[in-house]
Amino acid sequence: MARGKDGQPSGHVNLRTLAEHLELSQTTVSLVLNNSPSAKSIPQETRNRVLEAATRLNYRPNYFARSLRQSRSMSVGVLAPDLSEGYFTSVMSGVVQELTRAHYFYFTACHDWKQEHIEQYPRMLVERAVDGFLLLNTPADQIAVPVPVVAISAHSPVENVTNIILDHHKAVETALIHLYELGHRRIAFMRGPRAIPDSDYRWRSIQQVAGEIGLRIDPSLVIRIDATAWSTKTGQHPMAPEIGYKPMQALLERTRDFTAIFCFNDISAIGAIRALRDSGLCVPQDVSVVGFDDIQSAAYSTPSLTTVRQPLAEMGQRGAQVLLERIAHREAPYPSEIVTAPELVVRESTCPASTRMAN
Amino acid sequence: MARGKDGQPSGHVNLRTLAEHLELSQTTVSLVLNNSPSAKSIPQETRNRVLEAATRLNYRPNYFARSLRQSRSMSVGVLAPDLSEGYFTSVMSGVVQELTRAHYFYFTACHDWKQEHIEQYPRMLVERAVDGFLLLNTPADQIAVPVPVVAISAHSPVENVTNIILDHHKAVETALIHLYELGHRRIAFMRGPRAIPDSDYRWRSIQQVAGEIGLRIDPSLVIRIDATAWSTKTGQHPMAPEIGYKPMQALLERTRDFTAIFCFNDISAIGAIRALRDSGLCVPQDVSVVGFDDIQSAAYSTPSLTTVRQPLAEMGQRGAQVLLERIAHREAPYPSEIVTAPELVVRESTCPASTRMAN
DNA sequence: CGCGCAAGAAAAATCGATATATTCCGAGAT
DNA sequence: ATCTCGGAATATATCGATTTTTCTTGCGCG
Repeated sequence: MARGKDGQPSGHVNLRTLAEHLELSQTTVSLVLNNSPSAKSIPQETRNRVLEAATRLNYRPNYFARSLRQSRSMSVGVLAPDLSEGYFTSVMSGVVQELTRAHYFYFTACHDWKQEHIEQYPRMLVERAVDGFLLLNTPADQIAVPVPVVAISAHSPVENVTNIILDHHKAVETALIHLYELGHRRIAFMRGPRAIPDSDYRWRSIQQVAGEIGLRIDPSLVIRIDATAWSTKTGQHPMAPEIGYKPMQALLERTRDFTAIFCFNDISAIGAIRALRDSGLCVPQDVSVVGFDDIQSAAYSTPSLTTVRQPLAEMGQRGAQVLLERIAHREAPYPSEIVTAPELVVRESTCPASTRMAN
Repeated sequence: MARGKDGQPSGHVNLRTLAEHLELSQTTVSLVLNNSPSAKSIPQETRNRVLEAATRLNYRPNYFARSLRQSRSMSVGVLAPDLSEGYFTSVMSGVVQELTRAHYFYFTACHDWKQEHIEQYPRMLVERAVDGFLLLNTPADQIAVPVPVVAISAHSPVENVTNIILDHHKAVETALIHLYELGHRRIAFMRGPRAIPDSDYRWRSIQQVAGEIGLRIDPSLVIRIDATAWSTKTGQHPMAPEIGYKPMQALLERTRDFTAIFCFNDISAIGAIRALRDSGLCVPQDVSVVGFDDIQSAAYSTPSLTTVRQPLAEMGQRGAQVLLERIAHREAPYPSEIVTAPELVVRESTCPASTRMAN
């Protein structure tokens, strides 16, 4: 059955080669391989011949030619501040799972909070014809692209963007009630850097919840992570515990009249703990510390962190799902917001407030 | 000067549109825009007209069409075990720097040490026509691709692969001499998982250096990170401190007759410290701990880690440089190995050996 | 007997750029 | 007067798939 000129896998097999080998037209071969509906009329025997030859000659359709024709790339762009531990890694574990399932790959671009990059990378990726964008922890308002966008942990009610967010009210509530029930009344707060979308949103939730449970927020106990600290320094890891160390240290120089602190995230909480330790205070005996995110090292730092777990992997997964869905059905309606639920993880860094320095 | 049918940016501008608008041929326009050498003869005035129109109409060459013709994608594939903290993140910071400079993007693929993925992803990425591969901490021997490969921290003297490696002899030497000079004689060793290329290589260096400085390695003090522990568990972060916790705990159940341990990396060292703490031992007073890599959290864990710093960002940068160079000059000779220098970072997790339990 | 129809396949157009070959024209050489 | 050469550009082939259109051929049926 095998024709004469067999066994010459010379060079690369493309559709033409394959068709010639089969003594069929490219059209027929293409229709069969794509299992196209307009190939109904092709008899099974021919199909089998085609499929068999394709696998035997190890035919691989050319990605560019195919994409050029279909104008889709089977890849998405991921825009994130950095490749930091915890946030990026956790979210991406969920994202990758979905993308892989759909035979999608992704380009990563880190903007390091530089305005030019935030503008430039989306454009460059659009030129690479990504089918959609996934924004991690990055404001979506400035990003205007002709493809679907899903923003994880942004809060931008923007056309074309689906926001995957945490229920911040609940998150803050569970953390503050935990501290309140442990007897803490003088609680310090470490706000996130201005650039991060969650920062303000979280802070508003804190103010709201504090009001609801009757907790007074002393403005002098509110500190803030300095965004510029790491954006300027080169070669430095963008989101290191250092960012929590500095402001904690500054607070301690002013006052020690507080029994707990609620940090913006786990990384900064780890830095804060170190600052507390360095100034002779014990965690949690003197000061209870609550983090946010529940990254891997939260469980393994000393003391292990009580923290509000964000279901980051799940958020990534849901985000990717929605994005792929939107890519597949460009005209269909889509959710503008998906809310996920937090969970308090109690570990070693919190304990009942000592009365020693209570007001 | 503007022709009649102006001001219709209808649809997308491609080369044909642009050429028609300029009343020139596509060829001419293309030659000018690419500043091709065979366009020497085109007068400056024409060039200016073309360039001006291109910017004004915001012409963007189609990525697929261009890539199809030139058969190169301006992107590389990065193959790594996972998106773990520390290793991946650090290496990539160097990689990204170089790639960005050259207008390259990258696809990331995590194989999670699954054999099928290690075989599959390179193929899939080749189909996406990546111009080259960067392997992180992944053996290169099984990867057969028709494009240049640079392996970071692999040790595969394989055709087509450039290895970027650490001077392990020196790395081990500096660590062991540090411990030796602190008076440690009974030193435990935590070997890396079998899958990681560095593991065996490092171990051989340890044996060699131990011989050179006259240190006896007690086989009963040698433990090993269990590779299968995390490859099977789903949803678990692949390289968590847990991997160091378990074997340390197992060792402690057998014996406490050692004053120091040299861990495979910082992550496992952090886990080991926790196991030591949990069994009532103090670090470094009872047991000194040395890590490897110097990841970010090494400095911020408690106690901060004494560790051998790998210049990971630099390795990534050099790797990317070489890869881009090899892509640009496919036929030129290339280095098969580039060795980088380690550096010992002494922090809190090591101190002089107590004589309490010396042999 | 010829018409319409469908099965089965092929030819040709298309996607948008780049590479190669070709034309046209006028100046200078033979 | 012919030939060559180079400037200034154009026409055409090519990359490799997908999509649309077109062409046979056999067969049932009026």
